Amino acid sequence: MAEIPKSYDPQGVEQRWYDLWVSSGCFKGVVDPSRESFAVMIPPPNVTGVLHMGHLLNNTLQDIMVRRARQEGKSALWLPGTDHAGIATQSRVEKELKQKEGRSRHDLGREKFLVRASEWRDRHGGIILSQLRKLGASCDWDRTVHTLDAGYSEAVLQAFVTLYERGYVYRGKRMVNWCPVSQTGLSDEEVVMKPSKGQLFRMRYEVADEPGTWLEISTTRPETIPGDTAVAVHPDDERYRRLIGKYVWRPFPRARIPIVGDTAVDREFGTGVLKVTPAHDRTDFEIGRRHSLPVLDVMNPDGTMSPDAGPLAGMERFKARIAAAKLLEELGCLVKTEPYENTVGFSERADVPIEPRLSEQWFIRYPKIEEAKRAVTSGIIRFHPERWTKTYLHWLDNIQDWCVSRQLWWGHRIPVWYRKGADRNDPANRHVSLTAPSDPAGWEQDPDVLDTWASSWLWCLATIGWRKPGVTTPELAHWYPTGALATGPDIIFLWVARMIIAGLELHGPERKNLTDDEIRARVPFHRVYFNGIIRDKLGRKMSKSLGNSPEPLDLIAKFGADGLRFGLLSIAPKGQDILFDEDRVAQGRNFCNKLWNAARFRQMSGPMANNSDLGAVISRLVPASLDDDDFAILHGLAELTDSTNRNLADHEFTAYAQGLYSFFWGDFCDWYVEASKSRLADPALRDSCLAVQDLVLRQFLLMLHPVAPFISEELWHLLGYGGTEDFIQRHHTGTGGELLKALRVHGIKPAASKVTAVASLREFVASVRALKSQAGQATRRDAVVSVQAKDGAARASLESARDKVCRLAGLSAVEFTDDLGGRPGAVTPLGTVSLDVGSNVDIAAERTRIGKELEKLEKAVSAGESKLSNEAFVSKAPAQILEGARRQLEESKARRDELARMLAALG
RNA sequence: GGUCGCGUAGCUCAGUUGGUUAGAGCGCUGCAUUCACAUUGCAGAAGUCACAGGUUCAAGUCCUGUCGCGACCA
Repeated sequence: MAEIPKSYDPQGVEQRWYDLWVSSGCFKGVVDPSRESFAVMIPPPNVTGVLHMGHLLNNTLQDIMVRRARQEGKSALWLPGTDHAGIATQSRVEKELKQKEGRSRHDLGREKFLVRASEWRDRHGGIILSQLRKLGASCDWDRTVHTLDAGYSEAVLQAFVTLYERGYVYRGKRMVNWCPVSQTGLSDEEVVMKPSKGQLFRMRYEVADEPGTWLEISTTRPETIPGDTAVAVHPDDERYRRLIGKYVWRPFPRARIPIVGDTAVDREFGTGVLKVTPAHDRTDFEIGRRHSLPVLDVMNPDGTMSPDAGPLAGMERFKARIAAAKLLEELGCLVKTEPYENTVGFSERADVPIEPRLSEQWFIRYPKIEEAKRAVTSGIIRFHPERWTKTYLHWLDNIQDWCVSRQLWWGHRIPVWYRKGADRNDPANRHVSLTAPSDPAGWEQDPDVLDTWASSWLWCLATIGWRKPGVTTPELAHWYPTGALATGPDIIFLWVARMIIAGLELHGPERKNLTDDEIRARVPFHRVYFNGIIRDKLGRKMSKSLGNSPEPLDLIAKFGADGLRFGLLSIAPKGQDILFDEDRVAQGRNFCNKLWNAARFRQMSGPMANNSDLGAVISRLVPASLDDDDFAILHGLAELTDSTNRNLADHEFTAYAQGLYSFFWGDFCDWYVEASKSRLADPALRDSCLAVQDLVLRQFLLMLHPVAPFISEELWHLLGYGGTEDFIQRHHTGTGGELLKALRVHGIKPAASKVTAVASLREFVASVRALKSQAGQATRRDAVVSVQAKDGAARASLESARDKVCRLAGLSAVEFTDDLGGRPGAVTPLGTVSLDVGSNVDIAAERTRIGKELEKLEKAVSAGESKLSNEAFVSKAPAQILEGARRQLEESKARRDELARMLAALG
């Protein structure tokens, strides 16, 4: 075996193993019906995207699940891919086109533009997938899918056609969210509500039939005044009821518009009078419909004012707002202007306020809403943390039809052709199919494309071969439904809920209602893990403009992929936002280094022996030469095995990482290895002791592997647990019970009582160290203590562990006495211990120290006494608790008395 | 306005069916470097578990209310 360098250097190790894993086919998903399947589909990142902190965490979690599944012998698949990201990609390509050539996509034309966009994607896209390799992501790269791939596209269009045929798709003129920058409609889910500071304009309209009578109206959007076709008041509003049916003068362009009564008016808002602009507001549109008002569109698709806007025509919408206010003032219609804050919908992609706009769009009425709810409420799909269930159900309860058409070119073109010159809203004039009509000359295809989410909602299906309902593939049959989905709660509606709906409706033949068994077979996954959003140290969202987002690849280079993964995991409270702190990642790096050095110590402590499998290692243990520490660490190892199994199964990733950390660092390195040093010096005991280390390291590496794949693989081979090509992913720890059984068969029974004995000894050593530290003797190795042992057993225990204690506490001798007299010391579970400091006792300091501890114990004693003198407690508390309380009180009393005696003796 | 979450050491957070003296990491203070590891070790200081009620023999944990913070939906 090669000598292990002094500190862990991840760089070379990571690259070497990653290449070997890939070339050996470690990540390949193999359809093997004889094994349980476990698939994870990566949440497809935008093809234009680069790796950010959120991806690191999200993909680490997926990698953990998949690597774990491989260790468990499942036929695992982690399928990678990217999303074409309609708006994002198209606007970037358009921007580049504009900058480099000063041309727009219209100058280029659809065909050429799409070629450009594809080239752009091939050149810049998919960076993120290569970056994921640096993280150690064990994706089956041969199966990488892009949403615009031919097969995937076929699935997307087929889904649309199928839903059309089943009556869930319709076309209509509706109010949609319009993004003036991208110039496309958006779904409600792509609109982000933001509080915005603006102004509230209070203006007055003169009642036409009663000159001199004015109605005061409040608005935040005076630029839409030219589109007003009425004003509305609440029909029960005493102030205005008599005016309903009369007319007011719209100030510009001046026109008589009616006053209508409508219950949608909020009497409390402003003056209780509403200007009604049916073309530019959802509520107003509804009011307009109820009162048959004309719809006057005063805005162009690009956000400038249309010719119908009269004096505002041609202006940009926000300039028009200022101009409108000025105009009102000139006309004497402006009463006052006040600062106002309200929430405004912004386009998620372009980050500009959206305009409610009337346009022809395609909509999907969601199928299987009932089943989608039942899938989660019945536990067929489980959310972690569970509380997101409510959010999910609330959305389904208030679900709105989905506007799926986008006025873009980059995407899946809507598979609908219209008969030229005919009424498009008459289904007879439509051809809805994956293929063009047989007489193309008479038809024209819908120019729009589908919402990107209308392709990614098929992700779990179409990535493994779904092309139409009822037709399956070996991959689909094997891996669908997938094992788990890991994603952020921010896309619970955009993606998670829609995938569930898509699976329920499209995976299988058409059914009106589904049974629970059918739901179970059709859902895309059985578990969803929602990871938190990563924020900076101050709780702000990571963003490029704030410059508070560290470069992931730099972090990997600096701390190692394993360190980063471990660090991220240990700070990721489930479902809660995560405040990123580089110090935590450093902690992960440190942990890897600690592990590295523990392995290094093992190597330096003696020759390597047969580590080829668990049985070989166990057979090297010599039961007769094991001591309490061996039993305790083996017992702890078995417990860690069980808690690791449990935590991973429950998606308790933080607890998983913390369990590994405290066992390895606290129990194994700080105690076991240190304690075993004296035995390692004894040739008679050495080999068995090394075998224990080999056993612990082996099992520990197996448990660590999902979160720290590189270092675990490296050490797995360096320490001889697996030969060439015998990767750690092929092995598993089994359960703690199985480990204990294997030990028992070999004549070793790690009992819990040994753990208690070791704990007492650890406490004793800690007390001695504290006494030495207190006395300024911390560095001395020749200190001497006197012990008044609690009883014979305690004395025997200390005597048998004398070497160990001397080494760990830095003592040259432990002397036993029946009476410590008045010497100051510390009370431990094994007895009272006093440091021999000659005549240099700092009486005052000792008095303070002991006094303080005494005070604590007094409190504990009185609390215990009052508890035990409480009749109700004694009669009602379970025996175990009662017994515990009694024992604790006795211990507290004994310690208190001992300390009191000591204090008294100090004078 | 509605829903959900959070409030525990200076900071970030654990604390999973209520049960012994509430833990960790970081930070801070002191000590240690021919010892596997200074990416280290040892020790120490530091908490009215937001507040107020209630249920219970027993509450950080359950219930109600209040305050503060955050997210999502209107």
